[in-house]
Amino acid sequence: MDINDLSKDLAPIISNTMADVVEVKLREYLKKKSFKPGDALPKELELAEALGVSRNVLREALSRLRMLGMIESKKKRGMVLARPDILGAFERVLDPLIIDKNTLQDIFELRLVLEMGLAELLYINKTNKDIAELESIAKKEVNNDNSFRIKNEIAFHGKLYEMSGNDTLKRFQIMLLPIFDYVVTLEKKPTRGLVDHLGLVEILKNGTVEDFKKGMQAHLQPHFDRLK
Amino acid sequence: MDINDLSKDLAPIISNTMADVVEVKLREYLKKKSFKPGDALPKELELAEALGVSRNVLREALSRLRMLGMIESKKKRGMVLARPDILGAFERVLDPLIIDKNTLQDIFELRLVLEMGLAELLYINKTNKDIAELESIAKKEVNNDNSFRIKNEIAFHGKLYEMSGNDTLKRFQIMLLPIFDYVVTLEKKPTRGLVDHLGLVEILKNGTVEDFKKGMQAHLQPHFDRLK
DNA sequence: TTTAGTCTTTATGTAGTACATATCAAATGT
DNA sequence: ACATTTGATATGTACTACATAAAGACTAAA
Repeated sequence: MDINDLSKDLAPIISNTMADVVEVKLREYLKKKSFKPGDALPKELELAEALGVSRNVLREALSRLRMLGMIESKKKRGMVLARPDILGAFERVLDPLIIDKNTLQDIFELRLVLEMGLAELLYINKTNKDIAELESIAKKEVNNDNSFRIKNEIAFHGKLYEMSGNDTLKRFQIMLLPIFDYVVTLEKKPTRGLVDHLGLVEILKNGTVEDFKKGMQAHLQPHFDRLK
Repeated sequence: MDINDLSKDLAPIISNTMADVVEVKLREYLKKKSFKPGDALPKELELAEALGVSRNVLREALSRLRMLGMIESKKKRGMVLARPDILGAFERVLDPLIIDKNTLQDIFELRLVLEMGLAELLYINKTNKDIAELESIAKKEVNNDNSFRIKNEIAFHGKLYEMSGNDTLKRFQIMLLPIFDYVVTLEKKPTRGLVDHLGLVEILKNGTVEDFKKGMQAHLQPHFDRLK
């Protein structure tokens, strides 16, 4: 058993700081008291005293919750519980350069999975106006330089997510773009599936959900091939 | 024009605190200097002085990055850049009770999309051992009380994600469970698709990817019906 | 009575000091 | 050469002081 196996079994002891503990306690507190957005929280000094920590430590924990959008605070009004932006936190750590290779690959696959599964939502929500826009994007991309082609590629797939009518999904996709981009550029050879964008538009116009799934599968095939 | 229109046009002024600014600046700094995991950061006092803020403010910002796992710090060694847990941040704000209805719905749909798109990965990575385990899960669920049925439902779909061979995806799914659960229980009537779990297992054994996609679609159909 | 303006109070935001604690590194002793 | 002690140092925690903004009360003018 080499050192690597060992370090997997024996996770390093992470000395929890007070701020870590307080953060958890606060979250538990909010949950237990079933606070709703808009509800006022006790004052900093009260919380600090109740928890038996300095206002300093408490504020470090509060700062974390504030970053996540869980609480908002104004000068005299005090603090109130807010609706966190669930993707905001995610966004902050999504830098291809500091994510390890395995996770990058996982996220790449995640996006492929999303694209493949999008069909149902798409067929539920698509409108003729959407399809027209999508078509105009697809038509622009023929015979252009590479950097423009990539922009257009993003625009096309982005439009697809937008057509799903799911804002969270759309934002999620935008956040994942840098990762996707990074992984794709890692593997030099420009991949081209058997079905291109115009083909997909055509299916959206006249084909069934099943047709579209097959089309998308063919479109992404080169990526899947690489996974095997 | 009533008050509501007004509040849409005029977003409330959010007074950025120093900690907010410093957080951004630190993130930019790490990016610009292209720090890699393991690299040491300057001392707190140096950073505070360079940024022109008190150590207090700086530590609030650092506390945020520490929460996200971007940095780690030990007593005398100083701080080092670390690999953030990309899902850790997400996990912290994923509470069905504080997420607004629209976003809940979005996430519910997101999970449906994932399940639908899973087929390709599944067929790339599935093993006979996996399928056997999946089958044993599916077989357990006949003739049991409701709470057990739900646990088994989770186990089955969880196993599917596990079979994708994508750890991030698997973790992501586990995190999304409470949301999915919450939305499903909101809509009382127990949904039953035309294809049950044993049916899906059967397809995995002998059917094609296409068959499985159709099967999963039929399995989830009740959920999709509700979206329309 | 209503409106405008001022003052007081108060909770958060920021700064600074002091000390505790853990740990590295050098000095010391065996 | 090895074990022990000691000092230096960076983070962790506590406390104090003041700045700032905003709510609420109070006052004066229309």
